[in-house]
Amino acid sequence: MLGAVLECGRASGRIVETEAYLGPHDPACHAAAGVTERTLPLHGPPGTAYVYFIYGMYWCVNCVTGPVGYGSAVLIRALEPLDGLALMRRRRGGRADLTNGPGKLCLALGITGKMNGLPLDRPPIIVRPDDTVDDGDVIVTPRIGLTKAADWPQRYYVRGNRWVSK
DNA sequence: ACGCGGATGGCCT
DNA sequence: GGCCATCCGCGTA
Repeated sequence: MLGAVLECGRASGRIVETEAYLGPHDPACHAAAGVTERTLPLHGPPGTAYVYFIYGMYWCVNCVTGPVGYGSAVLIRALEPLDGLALMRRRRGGRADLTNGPGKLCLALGITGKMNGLPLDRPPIIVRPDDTVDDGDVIVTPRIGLTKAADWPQRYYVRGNRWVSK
């Protein structure tokens, strides 16, 4: 998933940091608690979006990676912002750090629990507009999905706290 | 750059 | 009742 582009509506970013949650045997994985109403999307087919609410104020988005009923997923931890910079900046309250954290990137892309269960393995996915769309935003068909481009740089380097392609 | 505490609410035992 | 796959502001270096 590293290098894939996560897009939601007009905002998108390249995935540069992930975290794996292996399954029911992994105590840090939500699947360890068994199948509950909250973790239902986690046990869906691979490619399912599992979005959960944390610390009373933030959303985090995962991509299910295991077979149906298993409960294994990858948390999206950080993106390199690509499209919709102004929109993301507005959603981030004018701050410059847009997507360098799992909660921040969901804020910037407008991802909430309503996206639960949506396919993440093929774009675009059409959903109904919801309250995460800001006033004045020209968004007709909010969508969420992973895309793959042919012209991505093959290698990335960490220079300071930035990702660069050369 | 790093560490601390507060905000905040749902989930599971 | 206690735990969290977090973020932010403010403090100290």
